[in-house]
Amino acid sequence: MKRDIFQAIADPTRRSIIVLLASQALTPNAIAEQFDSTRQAVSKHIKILKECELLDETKSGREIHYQLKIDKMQELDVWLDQFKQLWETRYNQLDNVLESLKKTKKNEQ
Amino acid sequence: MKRDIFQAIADPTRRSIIVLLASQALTPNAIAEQFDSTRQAVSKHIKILKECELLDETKSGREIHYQLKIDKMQELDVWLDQFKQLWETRYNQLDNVLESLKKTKKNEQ
DNA sequence: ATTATGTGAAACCAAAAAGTTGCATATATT
DNA sequence: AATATATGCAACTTTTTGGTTTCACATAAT
Repeated sequence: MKRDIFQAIADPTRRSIIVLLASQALTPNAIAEQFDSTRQAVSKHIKILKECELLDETKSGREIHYQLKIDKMQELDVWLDQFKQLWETRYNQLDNVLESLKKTKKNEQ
Repeated sequence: MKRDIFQAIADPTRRSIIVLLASQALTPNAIAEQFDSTRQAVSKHIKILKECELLDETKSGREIHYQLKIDKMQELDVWLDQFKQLWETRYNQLDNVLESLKKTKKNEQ
């Protein structure tokens, strides 16, 4: 039952909803219209996204507008950081190799 | 059956394996030792990670050493980029607000 | 040659997830 | 007041997932 952002983005429909709500606030009905699945299926996805604290909600009358809490997406970025360091050093090493090659070539001239 | 990197990182054990293999190449047995679950359970996780093309493998005798394809993790980063832009503009807007406040304060002096 | 070790795969099971149907509630509209 | 609309929730079904057990196949050690 304990859900986190990694679970939230595991489902492709939820990823689409996330992207959709990143730039605009939409009602469940408006969201559901974008997909083939039923309103209730989408409603469940919304519930999950809410559990992960990924959504802001604004009520107005009987309508509810949901929008993505963009900040929450940074959690993913934080996790990714540990790899970023590694792939950057890799590219730096590649750079070094290229540099060496250049110099070697220069010396050959 | 079609798995992607989002599914790969959905499971906490797999995330641990990913982190583990980011900095070193390990055999399935060595990986399994790090967890409470059986070797076979870990083996299944490795299989999934392989399906997602997240692992490099090196055979030597009857041992296989797996290591993370760090580059593959960049796919996640690419997906995150679309949000990064949004949260950065948010912070810029916040910056602007702070700037305005400063100026207002200055004018009041 | 026999035994031990490292690995993968198939069969099975339990739990979780995703989806559907039907219902309940609240707010509009007429 | 009666009806329509927007939403959420609970019950149920099907599919997927994570795990275990068992087996098979290599390669290494004795």
